[in-house]
Amino acid sequence: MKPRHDHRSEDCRAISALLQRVGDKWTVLVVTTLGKGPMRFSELRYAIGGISQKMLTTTLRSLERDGFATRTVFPTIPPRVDYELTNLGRELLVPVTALSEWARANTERINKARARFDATVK
Amino acid sequence: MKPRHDHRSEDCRAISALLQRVGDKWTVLVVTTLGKGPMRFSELRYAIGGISQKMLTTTLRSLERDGFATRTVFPTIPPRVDYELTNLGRELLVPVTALSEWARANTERINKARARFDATVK
DNA sequence: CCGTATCCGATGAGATACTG
DNA sequence: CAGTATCTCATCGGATACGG
Repeated sequence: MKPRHDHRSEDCRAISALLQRVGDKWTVLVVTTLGKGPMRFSELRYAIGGISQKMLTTTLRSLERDGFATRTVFPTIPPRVDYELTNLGRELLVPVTALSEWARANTERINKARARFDATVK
Repeated sequence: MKPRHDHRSEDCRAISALLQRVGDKWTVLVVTTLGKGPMRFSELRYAIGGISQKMLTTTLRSLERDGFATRTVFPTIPPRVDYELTNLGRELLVPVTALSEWARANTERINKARARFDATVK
């Protein structure tokens, strides 16, 4: 039987899941950086700056798992690994970019609201 | 003087921050629910379903702090507290809805990619 | 160069119990 | 009814060290 808080809630949860997925600390940064073109591990690390090796590896694995990026190993010495967005990854970039634009346009308003709130509430 | 479309990682970090902000477990669910109209605490809790009292309070405080929602107390007995989206909150809903649509349209592709990855990598 | 393993502190989130 | 206070457990993310 259908619970009374029905239909929409299901969809919202799926959306929440995606937002949590792309809302972790590094995913957006990595995806937008890869959006400029294929890049190898060390280039990515340098381009992003401040990300640990562990988190870059973890983030890239997740992207690969979800079909947002591909991983190509060149068995040379020293080894070289290239990462590239898939079509799905590039499509993801579209709504994410929309949100980005919103963020850029509105961070100031949010910061002001926070300052106001923090000032009045102790 | 904002001639170019600048993809500095500073901007990306601000975007990451917003995504983490709205990417927590309950924010999107609460905001989209409030998008249907003002609602009191207990209505929200029931409408969402599965959220603990603590997390609903916490989430609503954050929304209030960031200027996405307002909180109105009616000093009756028993007390009644209404929550409502601000203009900023309703504006946020626009890009979030875009991402929602993308999520709905593509969860299947993501799930398939995951299944493939998990099958080959184990 | 790229990736893994381990340890550790910080944060997230649920359960429960209590107050005005 | 709405909110606070603890307690507890899981997960996140950084630092460091090691391996192919």
